[in-house]
Amino acid sequence: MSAFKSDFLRTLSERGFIHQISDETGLDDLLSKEMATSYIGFDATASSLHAGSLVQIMLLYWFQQTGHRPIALMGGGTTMVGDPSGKDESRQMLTVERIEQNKSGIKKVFSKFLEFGDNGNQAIMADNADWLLSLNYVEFLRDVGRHLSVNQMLARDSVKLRLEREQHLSFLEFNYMCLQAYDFAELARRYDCRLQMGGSDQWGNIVSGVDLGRRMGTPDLFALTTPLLTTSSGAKMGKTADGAVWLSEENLPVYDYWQYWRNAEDADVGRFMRLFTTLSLDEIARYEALEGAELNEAKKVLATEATAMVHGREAAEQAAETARKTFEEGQAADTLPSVSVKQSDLETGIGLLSLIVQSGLANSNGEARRHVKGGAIKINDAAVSDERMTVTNDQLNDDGVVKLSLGKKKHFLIKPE
RNA sequence: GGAGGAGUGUCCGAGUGGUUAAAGGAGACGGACUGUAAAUCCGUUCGCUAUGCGUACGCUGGUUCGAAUCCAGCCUCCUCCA
Repeated sequence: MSAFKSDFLRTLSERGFIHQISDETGLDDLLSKEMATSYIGFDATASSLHAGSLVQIMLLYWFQQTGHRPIALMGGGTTMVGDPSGKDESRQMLTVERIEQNKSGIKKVFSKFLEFGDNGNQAIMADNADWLLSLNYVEFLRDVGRHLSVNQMLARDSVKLRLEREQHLSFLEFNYMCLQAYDFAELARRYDCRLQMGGSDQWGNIVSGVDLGRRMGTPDLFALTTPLLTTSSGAKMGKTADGAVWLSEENLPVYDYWQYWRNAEDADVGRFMRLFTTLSLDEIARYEALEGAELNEAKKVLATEATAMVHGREAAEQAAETARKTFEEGQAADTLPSVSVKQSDLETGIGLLSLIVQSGLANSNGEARRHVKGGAIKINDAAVSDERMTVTNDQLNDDGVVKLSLGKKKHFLIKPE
């Protein structure tokens, strides 16, 4: 790896963000010489972003931190077509209102990392619906279509493979590439955006954009991709039992977000610290050198730092404190997630099973029953074996709550109201 | 339009008339061991007012004592030909 002149590329390469760059020297020159603009495209299919997009977000973060202007491009237009490469049901098209909702949710997440505005290197939120929807087929063919090389698209591995295997490849799917390439060219024209970044699976699309730009007469464009991120045991980032690890508090409590990072695998700690926190490399090296159980300290730091990036320092510290009380002192920290129940119900007694379901620890009474049978349920840290027991005022502890646990890690407080 | 193939539980995938809530695997959850880790081992994995009942093998009907399995029609997907 060559030594980069620009702060941005140097930071990225030190922290392990770089997979491929189209023209290292050219890009390095550009970035060290002037303020540049760069973008990453995001789906507008969900109301928030999850940890799987975090690498990309960090890319934009560092871009802005090193003095450049990031653009977060919402795929409002492409979302309306539906993504064909996820060949199963995910092809759903969303309504305009839904997309708008999603966009505002996503923007909220971005604003934690980026400073938006119209001046200097303040970030821009763009939406490809702005240019894609008004596109006229004939004009598109005339202005853009003639620059797109079918030969080149056919040469792409993803396409070539399909053709060789004589698998179906729809025209829509084929055009998807064109639209993505066009996005880049359009952003280059509108904002003088010179760099597109993305996951390594986006390489082909990005390079198509670079190519299209050249043919359409934009200044040189660049591509940069990040490695595909998995945990050390090969699982996809940002997925857990309960689904995605969302970056917004509405979708995932801060405490759970903290827990996600706290439970990282040993082998991932250093890598994650470099990617998802802003700790200095020296510091990270120190934590990484810890061995065995001591590594847990590093995991706590990772969790708190990573959480602070998204939810703010204060919320992160609180999550750390809640975890400390819960796990290290075995107390019921009053900041644990909680469910409220009616005081009157507590007087008559609430069935244990329904309580478990209410708190979301199980999806059905049957599942709750199985948990009890399996010895997973604890009330106030005492194992419960009778699935028909009821919870009443008698179980309230000194703080006036009941602590309900599933396994060692999931705890809920039952609060009377 | 023609020919052929496929649609099974969260996913993959077996099952071609009978005790099949459906083999096996993955994933997930719980337990043991640990360090809130990984690996390993064990258990669980449709719902319910539960030794019973209800739903379930693309959809709708039919044959049969009995169907995921047979028949008919329909829908969807894939491949090839036009």
